[in-house]
Amino acid sequence: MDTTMDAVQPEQAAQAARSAARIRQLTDAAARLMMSSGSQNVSMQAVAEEAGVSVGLIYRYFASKQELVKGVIVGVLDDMAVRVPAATQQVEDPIRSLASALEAFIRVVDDHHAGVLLTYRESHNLDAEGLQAIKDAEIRTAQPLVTALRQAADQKLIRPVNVTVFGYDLLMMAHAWALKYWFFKHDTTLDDYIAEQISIALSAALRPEYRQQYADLFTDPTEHKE
Amino acid sequence: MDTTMDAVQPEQAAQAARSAARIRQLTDAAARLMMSSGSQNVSMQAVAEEAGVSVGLIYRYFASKQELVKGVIVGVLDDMAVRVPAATQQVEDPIRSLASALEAFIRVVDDHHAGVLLTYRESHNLDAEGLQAIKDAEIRTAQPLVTALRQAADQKLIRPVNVTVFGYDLLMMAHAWALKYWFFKHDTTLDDYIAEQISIALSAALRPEYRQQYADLFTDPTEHKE
Amino acid sequence: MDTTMDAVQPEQAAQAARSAARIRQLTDAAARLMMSSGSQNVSMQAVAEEAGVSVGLIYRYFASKQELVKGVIVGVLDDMAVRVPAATQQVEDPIRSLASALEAFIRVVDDHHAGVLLTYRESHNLDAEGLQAIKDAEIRTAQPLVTALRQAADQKLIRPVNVTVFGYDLLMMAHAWALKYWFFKHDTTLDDYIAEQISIALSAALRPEYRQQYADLFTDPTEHKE
Amino acid sequence: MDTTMDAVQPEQAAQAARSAARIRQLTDAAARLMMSSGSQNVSMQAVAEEAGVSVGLIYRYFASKQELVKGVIVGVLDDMAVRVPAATQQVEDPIRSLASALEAFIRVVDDHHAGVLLTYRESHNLDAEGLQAIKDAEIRTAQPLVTALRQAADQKLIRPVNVTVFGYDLLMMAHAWALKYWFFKHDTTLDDYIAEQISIALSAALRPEYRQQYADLFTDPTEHKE
DNA sequence: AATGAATGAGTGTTCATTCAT
DNA sequence: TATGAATGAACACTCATTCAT
Repeated sequence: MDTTMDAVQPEQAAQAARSAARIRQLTDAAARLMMSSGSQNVSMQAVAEEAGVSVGLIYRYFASKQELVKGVIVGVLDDMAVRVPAATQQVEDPIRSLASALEAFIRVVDDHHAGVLLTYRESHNLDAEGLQAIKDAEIRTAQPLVTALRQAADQKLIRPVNVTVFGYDLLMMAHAWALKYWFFKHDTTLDDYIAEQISIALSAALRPEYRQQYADLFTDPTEHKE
Repeated sequence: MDTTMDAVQPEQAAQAARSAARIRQLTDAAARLMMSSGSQNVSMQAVAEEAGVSVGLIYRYFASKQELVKGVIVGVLDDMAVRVPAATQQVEDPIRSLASALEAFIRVVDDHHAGVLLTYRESHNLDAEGLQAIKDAEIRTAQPLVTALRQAADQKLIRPVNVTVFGYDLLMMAHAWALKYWFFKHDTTLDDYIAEQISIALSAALRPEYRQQYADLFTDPTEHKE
Repeated sequence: MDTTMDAVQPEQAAQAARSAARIRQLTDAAARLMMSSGSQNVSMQAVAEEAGVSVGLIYRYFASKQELVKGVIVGVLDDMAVRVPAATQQVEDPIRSLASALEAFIRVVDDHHAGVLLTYRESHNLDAEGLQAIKDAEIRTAQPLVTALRQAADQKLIRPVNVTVFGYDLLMMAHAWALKYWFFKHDTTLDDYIAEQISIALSAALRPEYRQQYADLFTDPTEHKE
Repeated sequence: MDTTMDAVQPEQAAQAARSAARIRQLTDAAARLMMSSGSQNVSMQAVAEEAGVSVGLIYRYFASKQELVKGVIVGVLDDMAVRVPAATQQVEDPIRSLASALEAFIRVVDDHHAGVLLTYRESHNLDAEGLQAIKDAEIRTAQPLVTALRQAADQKLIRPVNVTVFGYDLLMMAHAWALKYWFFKHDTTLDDYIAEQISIALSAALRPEYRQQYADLFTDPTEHKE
């Protein structure tokens, strides 16, 4: 009785917090299962058990299985959209910023290995709205790369280049670390991969006259290795 | 009388041909459905109906749904593994051969749009053997690119570069035309995309001293948007 | 308020009871159908309909059709393992106890006619564990007969005899009332059959010197057909 | 041409023989499979493969699967109906003939182990006519026992007994060697089993005054073993 | 807010049977 | 006779979703 009255606002906040925690608990459980099996092979019953709740409870937070899948994927992408920019804040020099952004992106992909695969595998099961949310989130993760590119272009450090296409090339380089990990894992370490891709990316973009200035960002400057 | 004897081989050949046609008919029907809905949302009943045969007949040619899915994906990749090399036969000059291979690859991806997406979406439902088959087929499609790169490197036309990594970057450029088509389709035509990627790829690899020689392979070097 | 706390155990008990009732409901329905058609000709759908529940619900209580079949058979045998001993409690004299046990056994077989046939027909579809459960249950039903035999042997009322083999002969006499009912039903009533078998069993076992003492357990010693 | 005309009769006979061989080939193949798996778990395709013929050919000789199953069971029973009497021909003395018949019966059951189980498991899948055929065949196998009993009764060697019931008891003794083999195999050899059952059967039937005369047919005459 | 028993449409798979060759 | 490709109805089993408690 007393609680109901003078604690309305705190109560609402607490409720929202509890609700968010539940949602996180559920998407985490779902993600854990979906990463090894694919969303279609994960039943709501299994998610409930993994999360330690009842089936019915999931439906209090997600209207359908599709919504739950969307929740999982959007969760992964949102996390990436936060962590990629965070990893590239303090660098001033646009070229070093670009290299830094690409490195950060690849490292985040490495952390989110399964999450990235998930987006490629499961998106198509979503409705139009969910699909759009995912596309938006992906574009957001590419922003730091594109921003660094634009700055470098503004300062005439790089050749004129289609920023959109090249930006997505860089994004694919990062995603490829997850998508083609089965191929690279045998003879390429994460650090090798990052160094090679930075080297390739800068080779493609940087004007030749600045090459010496950023020589440390290139692999193997004198002789080829293969 | 005589037919019974010397017609054994033709008979076997005819049977093999009929069998191959059936398999093609079935994987084609399955592919058509799976491309729009994802393999898990396509029932064997639906495939049977699409192919105009009975359910039981599918099981005469594919032991399980998983085998059918494998058949579809391997079919797509095999076709790519044939058509990409075919598109790069007659070119002598390694740089032009590289450009030609990349162009051909992107165009084949454009033709096989849905098939490429299928590979990324459905592979994980396969058993170890099937997965390996797909990986092998993919590596085969990358071969023409890698070969052209090696030749160019041998002739010192390009900078030293990790051929494996760069080769897969090119493969990803091609795949990206399918994977990120939702992004590019608004303001990039296929020809634009090809031109830009060739330009970017050669910028990354070609030694500066040869740039003039292959100026026609670069997009607008002097003036460009932005 | 108080209910929440001290009602935990009653709640569990109630659930167990409900569960047991469901299991009984399902095995009963299954038994009814299987007795006339054989387990393989009874579909889970048919069982569901007969029981008035949904297919899915059966799978909440039985992991597979095989488990359901096992449940039915074990149910029948367990009932027999209870009712045969119950029918022979109060008799002191080992010979009369033996006769009584055989009579009770045959009468229970008569009640469980279909159930006995089921055991012979369906056991082989079970896994090793289920098969063992059934064998154990059968051996348990034979116990009252064997016990009576041992007592009679201890008191030198019967000739030395292999108790195991003779015990199973008696069990087969009982089972035969179900197995060969098609043969006996034309000219033998249940009571005739019981009397004849008791007479035969005692003739085989009882020492001649005690024959007069149990004369009432023999059929017509002096005059009989043929 | 010439063959067609003057060889009509031999041709028909040859055809009949070929047909009988085919039927035997098919029921043998079916029996081999059904014994380990139960008729319902054996497909016509599997029978065809086991027999080394096509599915269609089976339908030229058996109108349906049910007919094939009937063919198998009747085949087994017919063989038994031939071999049991054959094993008891030359014995004159009715008591020894009875013992001999029971022994032969048990030995034939031992040979036809799987076949006997088959009759109990599969008969119920047959139509009325097939069921009758099986019952008739079974009754025929019991005949030698019943005949020996009648002769012994005529010569007053055995007590008055219901020949029908007792005859079937003996048949069940024999069948039990197959039906309850899982129970006996651990501590009873075939020869033990035969000796025990003969002893029990004669104890039940033989008049006490003739016991000495056939003492060799009883196990353990002086003291009990168990 | 939370449970979990219950539903029932939908799926992959099998197999008796047919029939063109 | 003999083949075996083709059929399609039937089945065991799953799982998203609901709802009484």
